[in-house]
Amino acid sequence: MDPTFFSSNSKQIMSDQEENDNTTSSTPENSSDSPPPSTNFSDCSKITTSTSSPKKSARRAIQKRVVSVPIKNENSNTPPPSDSWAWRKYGQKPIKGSPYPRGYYRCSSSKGCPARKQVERSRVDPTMLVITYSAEHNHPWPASRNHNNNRNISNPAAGTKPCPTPEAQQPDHQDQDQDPRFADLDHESLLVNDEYVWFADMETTSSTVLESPIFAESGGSGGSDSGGMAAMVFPMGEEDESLFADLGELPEYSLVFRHRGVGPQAQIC
DNA sequence: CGAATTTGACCCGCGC
DNA sequence: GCGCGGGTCAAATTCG
Repeated sequence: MDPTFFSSNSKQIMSDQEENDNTTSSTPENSSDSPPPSTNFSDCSKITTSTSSPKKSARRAIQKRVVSVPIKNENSNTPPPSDSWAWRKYGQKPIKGSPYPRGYYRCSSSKGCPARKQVERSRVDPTMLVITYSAEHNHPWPASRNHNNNRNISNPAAGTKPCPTPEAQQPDHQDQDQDPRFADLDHESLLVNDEYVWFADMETTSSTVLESPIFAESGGSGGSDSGGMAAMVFPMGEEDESLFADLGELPEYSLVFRHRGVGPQAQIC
């Protein structure tokens, strides 16, 4: 496994106006001023920076991060796993080649929140939910706030805590590791202590699941079977893990994917 | 009644 | 230039 896998996997797609914005890279240090959309899930993602749809949104560089989240029940109506943000669904579309529709969510945590996310079931592994977060680069990430609206399926358990700042948050992985809630990975159990939820630094990566093209398309042929998926799911060695040791906080779901020796037994979905 | 979701239409980028 | 596909809008609907 290439230790640089995660970082090199980050792909940047710059808008024509932002190509010179060297802050756009998916390096962790931009966390304070341009927090990418965060996730509490396994942060396995590839981070991309691209323009959002130029249609109506400003032509800004967009940071994207794709995360894969295990979902327990196969119910197609399963809402996206919660995070500490309020998301409002604004669209859903069937995606060509995928039996599952993609849901489009917009951050509703605050007015003018630029963040968006797309949620779709992995076509190669229906037990995985692929969530793509995107936000304008350099756009201030709003304070995390949950509406606690019981209609907000994106945040079924939201609304109990104010926005934790990256500075304020001190993830305690040990405790999380002990959390019995992780024994069962439905989306509720994925709700870990909110105090670990922070959104200012989505770049932190300690999980090992990587949503990669191969992950998403995976051979295309085998289709339903996720055989060999495990190799994709746990690609990192311990040295890889160390790459992220200085990145600090973990998304709240990340321990789910942490490999043996660092966290609890990773759970393959 | 207000807020969120659903869903069809529309717009735009991209490939051919 | 055209068609396809993805992303967003917005009216209608649903729900608390």
